[in-house]
Amino acid sequence: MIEIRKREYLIEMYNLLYNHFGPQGWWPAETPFEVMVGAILTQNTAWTNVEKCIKNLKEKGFLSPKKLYNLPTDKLSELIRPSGYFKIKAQRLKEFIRFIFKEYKGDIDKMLKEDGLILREKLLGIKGIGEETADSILLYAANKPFFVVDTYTKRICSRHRLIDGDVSYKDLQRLFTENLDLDIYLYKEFHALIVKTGKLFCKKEPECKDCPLKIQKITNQSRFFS
DNA sequence: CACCAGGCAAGTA
DNA sequence: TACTTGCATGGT
Repeated sequence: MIEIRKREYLIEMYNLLYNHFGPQGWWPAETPFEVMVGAILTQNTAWTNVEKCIKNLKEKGFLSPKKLYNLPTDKLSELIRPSGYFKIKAQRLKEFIRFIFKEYKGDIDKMLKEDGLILREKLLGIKGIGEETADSILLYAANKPFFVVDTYTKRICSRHRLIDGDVSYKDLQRLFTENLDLDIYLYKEFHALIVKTGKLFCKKEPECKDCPLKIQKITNQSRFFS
């Protein structure tokens, strides 16, 4: 009963966002490997900063597993400096690249064919890859149905009283996966749309004035689910 | 000047 | 388990 209301609420959120912003076409990258690199670089960092790094790597011809494998960590860190945390992110990228060679001989296609749940566990075993980064790689690079949740997702769902403010990643993710159809296109667009409206309207101050999810727009009677 | 951005790991209690 | 801190550049 309660779950059905949440389901309808989530679907209504998606429709409002999709109708307002249109399809986002995430992830913004040319190849699955570029998605993976971007997923690590964008950790707690504005995407505009990551774009500079991707551009650097492309221009210097380093955006491939083999080239990065042979690039010293301190050289790599200079190329990704604009993303912030550049020393630690250079290490994380190198860890990730070593993993690709160890498990798949450096072959991205082989990695993408791995079973989703198994790949997720392996990714989480890499130092520097947490749940959000793993799920971003799984969904947007490997095309597997893992819903990505981030700080915007938590903030918006909390504001809308869909969750308590202190739920775990897993519980927040479950809100979506248990209430939405297993639809990869939907997963990709929904997360991207949440980030889109989150950036624009869901700052720390509840400044939701022009947000398409303006609370009274969605519901007049079922704001509370328990 | 302060504050934030498409997190994560390590240390502490 | 749950909380705190370091990591760091670039935009508003």
